[in-house]
Amino acid sequence: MDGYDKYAHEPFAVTVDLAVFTLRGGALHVLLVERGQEPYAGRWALPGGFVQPDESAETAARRELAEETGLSDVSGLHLEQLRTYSEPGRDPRMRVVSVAFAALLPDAPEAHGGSDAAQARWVPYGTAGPLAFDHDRILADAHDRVGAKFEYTCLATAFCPPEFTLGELQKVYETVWGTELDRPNFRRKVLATPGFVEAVPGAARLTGGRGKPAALYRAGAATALHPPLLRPTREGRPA
Amino acid sequence: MDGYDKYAHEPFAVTVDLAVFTLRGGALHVLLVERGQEPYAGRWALPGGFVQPDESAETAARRELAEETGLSDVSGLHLEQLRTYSEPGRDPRMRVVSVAFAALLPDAPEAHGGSDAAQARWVPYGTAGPLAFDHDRILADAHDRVGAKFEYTCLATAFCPPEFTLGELQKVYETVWGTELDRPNFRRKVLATPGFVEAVPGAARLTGGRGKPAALYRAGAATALHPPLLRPTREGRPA
DNA sequence: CCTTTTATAGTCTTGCTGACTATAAAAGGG
DNA sequence: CCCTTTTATAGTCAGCAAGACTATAAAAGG
Repeated sequence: MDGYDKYAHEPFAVTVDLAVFTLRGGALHVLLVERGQEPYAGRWALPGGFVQPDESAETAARRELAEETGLSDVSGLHLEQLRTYSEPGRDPRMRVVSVAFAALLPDAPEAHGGSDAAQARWVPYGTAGPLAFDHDRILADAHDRVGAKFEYTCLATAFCPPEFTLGELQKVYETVWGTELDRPNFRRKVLATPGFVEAVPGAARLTGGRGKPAALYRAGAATALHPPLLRPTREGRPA
Repeated sequence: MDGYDKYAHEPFAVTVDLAVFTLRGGALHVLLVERGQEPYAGRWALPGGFVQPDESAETAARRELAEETGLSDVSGLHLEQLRTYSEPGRDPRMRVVSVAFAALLPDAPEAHGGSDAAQARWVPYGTAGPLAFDHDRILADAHDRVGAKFEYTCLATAFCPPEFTLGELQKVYETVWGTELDRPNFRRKVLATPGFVEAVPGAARLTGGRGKPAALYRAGAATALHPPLLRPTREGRPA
């Protein structure tokens, strides 16, 4: 990083783009905004915005997350830097380098009283047509990353409310991975991992469900999973 | 990414920083440059430079990699985006957002006929004092990432010459992880993973070594490891 | 020739996993 | 009120992979 004088620094704009996931009604949803102006007017896009001079990309991402979701407190939400997209032509207007983030919400309110002009809405994952810019790619990368992190981290609890049943946690895995899991084995595995979940002292939920009431659990202190909880049907080598 | 007019885009400089690793004499080395000017004059720093207007961060990183290593062909080398560092104060002169990359070289020549003013040199990992800027953090992140990817990818062969013995491959793992591995088990595991390595048709190296000549292998077609090759002594949960 | 060194083959036990069966405790419908 | 359905939870069993370990082969060095 010597030689600052040799190259004049070009006018780069730095933005953040957010892939915000949540589970609504047993289906994976993504937060999207509808573009009102060219380019890509009328197309869906990931929420995002410019990084301000006094903030880091992480700070900007969390600020945008609060603005777009309308949530007052986003400090506890999982927010993770994905990677940076910097292809020269990715925005036709100007040179924009975008730092992409993935965020996970337990369950999301529909309202979005964002100060931003664009209204953000929850859209079932995979149903929104081609997104604006390179956001299809960013969204796919985000989904891949989240799915992969489910295997070796406790990230799945970020989709759950503070107290949840093992059936709900399993549904989270099944929804994100798009596979079905064996219930007894899932249960055994989760409970065998220390710090993944911990039982809520004295409670069992009954009212809602149709079957036997399930015990309630909270997210534990662990953050990594050892050994990992691998996806099924991953035979051979995905070259 | 609406609202381009609302915020004037601030003068961000976008750079790439490279954590380039190689193995020299059984020890992990990093490519570093010594800074000649303030700030951090006389300190070691990661090689890097500005992203040009017509190139992506990946292109800039590969260009810098060629310049700093002096290698004529860097197209086959492993180069991977790590993450982006954007803290407002990370460069005291101006607002610099840096996209960090990690690169792996089989074995590196000492010469660095870089057109760059700064001479890059191979330094044993961990021996260079505090680096300039936030490069200590970047380097540590890069090392963590490489070590983690060794568990579930075939990345380790990127440190090896085109043909290598299983003993050499094991040494790569041991050097990067800083642990010792059981030789028969390592061998069994590697050979049991289809596509990880493939035997060179008719050859066994004899001249150099002291013991029984080892069979030669090439990197296979696989890129992922199923199941993963986990580091030993990772008991409990690294909370 | 014998020791050292490295490569390679094989054994054995332990533990996790996937597949499966069984029981418990609720709701719903006749 | 019984019986079916649904969901939760417990338990079983075979197979496989990993860690620890032993054994043999083939070179170099004295």
